[in-house]
Amino acid sequence: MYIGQASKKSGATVKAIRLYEELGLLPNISRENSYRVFTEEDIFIIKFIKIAQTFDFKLSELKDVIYPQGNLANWENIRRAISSKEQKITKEISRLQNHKKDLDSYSDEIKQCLSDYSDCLFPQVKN
Amino acid sequence: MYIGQASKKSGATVKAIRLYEELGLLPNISRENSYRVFTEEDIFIIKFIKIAQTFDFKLSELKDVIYPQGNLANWENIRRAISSKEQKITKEISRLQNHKKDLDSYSDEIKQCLSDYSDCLFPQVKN
DNA sequence: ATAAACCCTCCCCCAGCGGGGAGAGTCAAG
DNA sequence: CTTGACTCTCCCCGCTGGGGGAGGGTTTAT
Repeated sequence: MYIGQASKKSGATVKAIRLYEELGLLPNISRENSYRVFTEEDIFIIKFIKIAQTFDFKLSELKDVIYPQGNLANWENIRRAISSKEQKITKEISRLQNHKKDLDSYSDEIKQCLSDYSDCLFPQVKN
Repeated sequence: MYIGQASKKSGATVKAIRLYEELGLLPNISRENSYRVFTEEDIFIIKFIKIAQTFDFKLSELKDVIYPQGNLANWENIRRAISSKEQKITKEISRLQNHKKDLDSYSDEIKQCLSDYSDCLFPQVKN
């Protein structure tokens, strides 16, 4: 099947699919008269890419996920990639939670400022 | 003071400061022979920008935070901006937590696959 | 008088993920 | 034979936050 068909079946745009190939995420695309030819496996991979993107995998990360040693990943590879991604997400969550705390205490400081100075302008006070 | 001095006092690079001015975050910079002249208020604003960036405020957001109606923000404005940002952070946290759950269950599916098929390759199974 | 130390504008570069469109090739049907 | 539907490559555009450097102006000290 050609790229338009692949686009419909996978849900990715033609532009996106060409980008995936350029980035090495679809290494097995053959050509017929310069037209890219896609197999069902390619469609599966494209769908996988789209799902992985919703989990904030970057395309550049996905190359190592899908082809860990140059060959198509097995499920154990995928599982490891998932747990590594989960660790990153956990770190990001705690980073954001710390931000919330800091913002809270900053907001409290400002509340204090408001009650003390009533109309203190922005740069004059906090020095 | 000129931009080099402002850079040292604020901790922002010269490049960054020029960008802030270009984006309208430092509207009151005057010139002496084409040299930008900075006041202490400008230094304060630059420091504020750097702090806000650590909380994932974008520069484009900061324009509305620092100059809500074209004038320098007062603390009440800042407080509102903070609580709005906190809501966004809260949403982002729950988005990430959902991702973690989904990744967990996906990982469990794969574990199941592994025990059933032992060496199932990536695209053949999950269809 | 000249060198050092500043400053200016302007342009190109990066990541990340494509969108939009030009100009050209290919293919099937009418 | 031509038209329409596909496809190709290639280049420029956006966003965000600058970095790097060219080429040029200014001031200050020696």
